[in-house]
Amino acid sequence: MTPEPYETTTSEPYETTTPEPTWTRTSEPHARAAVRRPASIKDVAAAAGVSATTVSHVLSGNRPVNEHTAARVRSVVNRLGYVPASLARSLQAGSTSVIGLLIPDISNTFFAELAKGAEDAAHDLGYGLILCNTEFDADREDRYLGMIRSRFIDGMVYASGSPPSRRRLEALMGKFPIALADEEVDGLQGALIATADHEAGGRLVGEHLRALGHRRTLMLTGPRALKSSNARANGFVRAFRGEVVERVGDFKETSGYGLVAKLLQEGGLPEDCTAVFAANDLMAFGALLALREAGLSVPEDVSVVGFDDIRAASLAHPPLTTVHQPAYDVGRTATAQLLQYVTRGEVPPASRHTLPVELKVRGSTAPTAR
Amino acid sequence: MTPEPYETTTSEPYETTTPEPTWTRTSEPHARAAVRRPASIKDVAAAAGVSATTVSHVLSGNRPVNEHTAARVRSVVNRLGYVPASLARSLQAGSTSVIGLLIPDISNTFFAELAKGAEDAAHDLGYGLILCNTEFDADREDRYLGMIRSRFIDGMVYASGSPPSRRRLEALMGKFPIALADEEVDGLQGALIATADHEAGGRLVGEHLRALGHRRTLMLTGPRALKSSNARANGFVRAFRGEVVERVGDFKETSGYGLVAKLLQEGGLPEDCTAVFAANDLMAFGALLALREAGLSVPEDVSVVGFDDIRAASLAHPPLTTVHQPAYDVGRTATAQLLQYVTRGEVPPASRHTLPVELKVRGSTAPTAR
DNA sequence: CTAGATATCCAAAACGTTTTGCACAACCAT
DNA sequence: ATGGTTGTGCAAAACGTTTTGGATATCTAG
Repeated sequence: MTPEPYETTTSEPYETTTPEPTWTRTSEPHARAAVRRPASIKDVAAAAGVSATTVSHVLSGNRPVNEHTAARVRSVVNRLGYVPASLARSLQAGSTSVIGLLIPDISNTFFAELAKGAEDAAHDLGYGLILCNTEFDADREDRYLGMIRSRFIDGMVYASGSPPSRRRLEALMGKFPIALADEEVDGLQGALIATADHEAGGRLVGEHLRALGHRRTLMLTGPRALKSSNARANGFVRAFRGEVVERVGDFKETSGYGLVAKLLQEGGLPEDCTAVFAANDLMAFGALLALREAGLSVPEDVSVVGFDDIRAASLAHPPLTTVHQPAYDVGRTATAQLLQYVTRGEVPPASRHTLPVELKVRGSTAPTAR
Repeated sequence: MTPEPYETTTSEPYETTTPEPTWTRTSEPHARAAVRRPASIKDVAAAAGVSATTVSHVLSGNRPVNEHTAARVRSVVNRLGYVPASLARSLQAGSTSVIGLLIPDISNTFFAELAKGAEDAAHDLGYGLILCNTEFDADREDRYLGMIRSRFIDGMVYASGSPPSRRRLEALMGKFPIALADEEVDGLQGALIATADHEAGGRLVGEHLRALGHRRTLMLTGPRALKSSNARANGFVRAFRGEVVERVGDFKETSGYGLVAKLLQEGGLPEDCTAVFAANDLMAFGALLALREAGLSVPEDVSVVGFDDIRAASLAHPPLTTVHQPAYDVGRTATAQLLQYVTRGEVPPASRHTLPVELKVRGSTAPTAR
């Protein structure tokens, strides 16, 4: 599916060249043998005629140093281009000022936005962020979780996009700082959590469709095991107060297309549904495509609603009515929570944040015909 | 611009709760005072009645160890849940197995794809990837470059999206492993570089428009200082062999909109251009919008071509004809290059890769009317 | 029986910081 | 004079690994 019924032209194959190297390990003009080791604090100390302790104090300001000596040290630092090895510093300090962000797919705009929020929050506090892209692969996830066990990162923002294995997560959360983003885990008390208000999102859609006169809706849900997906469905069903036919998808465009196409082949949407609510935008796009291929027009014949408000939603044709998730804020909040705990050693006063969502009414929904 | 002429409904304001914490620093049931320090190699050694050296050898396999002792050590390792501190290991090894990826905006799908490629390449070799999102902010970029000077990362994939300051980069590249992605730097010899074939992309567009009968095109370029942008323009001009009116934009949707809207207000596209070629998709979207607002239809009145093939391109209305950039491959290749140098200490045989692009002909281009 | 090889393990050094306790001098107030 | 403070700087320990050069015991071949 997602047919590309157009031509495609490819440029010439690979070009590839090898000019003379700028840097190599051995090309020191006149000192070929000795690989120049970066200056250490001892080198600085020796050159300045003081102890390493003093250099450290000058640089950190941790203890007062005679201004005259300090100036001398600073000049040597500049001359040698000394930069403290953060690795050694971290080892001594017992923390690295780096955290991880575990997500399934950075090329999904939702997670990209989330990552941006996380990166901003981390950067604000001088923390680095390691991108742990799992591709929904459990082994890969495990390898990344290993980073926290080996204490290379001070904490982890966990947004796996799949139902997190409760047991594994609990074992880790007991020992290491972990914040959950976008997906809750049932019964995990006191965890640091930031999610969008999925239930409210579903509710808004339910109210919207009801107000437009719809009474029968086909709902394409995400995987059953995902709390967020269930929350969307529950909120919707409660607010819609009409007939809801559910089909379980997997959040991918293909599944939205497949589910709808299958129903249409079997003789139209069940029970004459006049609307389709997909639990995310990708599935909504798939549904849109299937409907169009069957000759149905949106929103005249069928209204379609998505969830997420990814960038393509407003550009699609027709522009997709959808629920805007505060992906950036989810990432930012979860990360800020985590860092508050990591840096200050305290559980933040409010450790569970449910961020507000917005219904974006665009062109893919309309009042029912009758 | 990017008007949202629709209503918007927001869910209830913030919900926020504080349940009982699962993990705190002080809640060890019966050992409140002692914060449990993670087991070190010495603890394992002591518990197993061997030296730390032996433990290290058992775990690394670096030297043979009596199978009986080894078994005993391994059992202690499991019992104590010992995981080597990678920080100490890195300090000793002199490298961290982490690299940085410097990009301007992770929420831009092009860079998200690039990041995905970079992450994959890094993960393949057991490397971690630190996300350095600069938001086009020079200070922020500098802070991230500091990570490489402090040797916290072993190298950097540099895709700043803005004309890199040649001087600063040269200073760094002389001393640290850096690979350039997506954007070349003039006259930097022997650098590790992976870019898309921007020139070929421009050429393909030029040939395409020419074949459709167009003879006058409005070209919206990116910033003049960007080699990639110039290459696109050059390739286009050479292949198109017609009149090309250039306007300089900044790769943002607003600039595409603004430039076109202004021209239309002033009395139509200059010289009766029948096509618009924007140097990236976002500007093309802006142009699309401006044209639509002016009552012109695409592609009947004007053909529009973009560059990048971001996800929204195929979903837009009409689907955008554009040049597909191998963002994933650019990220992956640049990273692989970098790691080849970092891990093996050798400059790769081909250090400059120009990756092929594809013209995706979709619905936004058509033959000229006459 | 002995010289060399092999198997097994350990002690110490090294990686590059920060932190802590102390030494020494100079100064002040009694 | 005396005791206390302040200013200044250093030595040593600690962070947790890996690596290297032996040491000791056991085995093998002549």
